[in-house]
Amino acid sequence: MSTEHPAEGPWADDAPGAPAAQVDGAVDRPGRRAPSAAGRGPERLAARGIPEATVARLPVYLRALTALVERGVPSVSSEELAVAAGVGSAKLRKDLSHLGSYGVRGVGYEVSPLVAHISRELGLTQEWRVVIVGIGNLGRALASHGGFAERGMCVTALFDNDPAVVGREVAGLTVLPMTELAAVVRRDGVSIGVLATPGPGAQPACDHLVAAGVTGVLTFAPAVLQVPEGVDVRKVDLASELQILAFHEQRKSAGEAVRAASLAVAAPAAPADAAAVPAGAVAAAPGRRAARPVGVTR
Amino acid sequence: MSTEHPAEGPWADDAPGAPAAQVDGAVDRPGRRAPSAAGRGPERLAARGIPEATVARLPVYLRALTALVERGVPSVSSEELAVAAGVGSAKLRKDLSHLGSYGVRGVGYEVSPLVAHISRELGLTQEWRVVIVGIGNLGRALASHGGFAERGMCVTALFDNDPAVVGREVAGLTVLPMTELAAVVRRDGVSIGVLATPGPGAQPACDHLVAAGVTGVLTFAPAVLQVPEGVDVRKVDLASELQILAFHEQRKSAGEAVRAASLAVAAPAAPADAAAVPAGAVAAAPGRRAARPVGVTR
DNA sequence: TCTTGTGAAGGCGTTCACAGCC
DNA sequence: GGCTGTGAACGCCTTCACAAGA
Repeated sequence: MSTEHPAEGPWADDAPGAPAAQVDGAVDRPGRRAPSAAGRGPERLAARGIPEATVARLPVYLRALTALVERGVPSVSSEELAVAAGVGSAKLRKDLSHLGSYGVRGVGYEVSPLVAHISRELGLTQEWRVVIVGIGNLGRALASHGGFAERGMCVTALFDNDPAVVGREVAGLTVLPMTELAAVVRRDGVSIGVLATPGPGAQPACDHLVAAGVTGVLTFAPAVLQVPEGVDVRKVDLASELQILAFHEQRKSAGEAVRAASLAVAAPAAPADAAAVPAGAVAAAPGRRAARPVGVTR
Repeated sequence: MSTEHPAEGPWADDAPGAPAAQVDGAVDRPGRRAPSAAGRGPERLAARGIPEATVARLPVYLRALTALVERGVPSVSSEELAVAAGVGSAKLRKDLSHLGSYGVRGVGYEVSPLVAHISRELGLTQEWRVVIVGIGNLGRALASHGGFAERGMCVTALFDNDPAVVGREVAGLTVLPMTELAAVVRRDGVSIGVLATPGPGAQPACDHLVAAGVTGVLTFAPAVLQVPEGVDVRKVDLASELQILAFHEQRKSAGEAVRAASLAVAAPAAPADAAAVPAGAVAAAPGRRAARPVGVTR
């Protein structure tokens, strides 16, 4: 039971005032880029307006570039970098073009300057301090996760409302009670919080974060969060990811079934005992054991 | 054939050599829905062709509906369900329309039938068995994660290539060596695998999964995976998520800075000691906490 | 000659608004 | 009267293809 925090218990302490605002849905397009404030103030080059889709890929480019730096590669063509990042070269060029021109026609992009530029664009010239709320299995794993630090994110403090967890040491940090949240956020200048609480505790915990001053939230809780305008929420729902994969697996199986059926018609009498045959006949057999689409070929 | 993975050392061996197959990019649109096979075979109702964006939201709708079932609600309007799921009602209706008509004009949707239908569509009429490869912090957390089971996903086995980890018990399962992977996948009819290895070990581990027959992969490794056609890959990159939030935070700060500057001009000398102000005044306090914004300024 | 940067075209997804049906 | 289902408009993103430029 260690897992579940006392469902409601303390997590409920929340509601510091206003019953928050509208649903955000920031995940899909957190960028309600200033609707018309596009050409506001004394903007400089590249009009401040990088498409959200591009922003979401910058971290990927940055990682690929970092790898190149380590290998000592001085420059890359859009084609090479695109492959390294797993995207098409046209898309990559278009993305980079939104950051301004950092490439040289006929040559490619110089790695170092590009790394610096993307880092700056992402705001990684500074280390971002992050707090994690909800120190259950996932929270602990995130706290211990190496890989944040090397990418500019520093986990500063851990919080939980379960007295049994508070005080314990995780990844070198002592788990603090939620009552300390605001103080820590203020002291360390934290603006990003990670929610790893069970679903029911997410909203209260989120309200707590927001009240403390956090304006960027990454949540793993399977719950819809209501946050005031100005707060970005990105959601990662592990079970949903698997269900989406299941949908596609099911499809493949169905396709197999159809194909199998066709074959059966073409060459009947073949007892579907699927011996060595691609056990994938899956769908053929009423749901039996899921999907084993063979297809993987090559 | 790709089949053979050199007996990698622990997860390290990486193998920067062979430029395997093509990049997938499945994450963005795993649905290369049969390009033109749209109206192929003897399709039934709703032409088999649910938009990927819709598929990605079905799990969310399902969760919201499940909650309604538990509350004993018999039916909902698109507006109510939309709010519960955190989307717009028009979008919800359009999404559901892709599944066929399960609503009653003038009334709304009956919860139970809708739950059943979405479940069927997602392939959740069966339990999907999943294996996790890479039992480090994250792998353990995922293995122990309650919440998969209740949403149709059953973690069947855990694998790792580190002798120090193999044999240990996690979440009631004994961690197995990679050599057992193929056998388990076949025996249990596993078609979905979760990759929680460090970045460098991801590709070999992925190849291993694919060779064993897995055709759906959810990876947490910050690496581009090459998989053969027919294999879906969904990627969750934790650090990237935080970096994307950082980008937006930086923006807000920049905006603040600009505004602050304006104010400074308008009413200088005002020490921004943001006293008792509603802790939530977040956006109000110029720079202060929020991640040392100012400096970064473009 | 080779690769970037980009206008233009094409797709996909969202949103609107209302016809259709309860 | 009320709400769903959907055609049509709209906008974002991707892809194409080529002019610009080292």
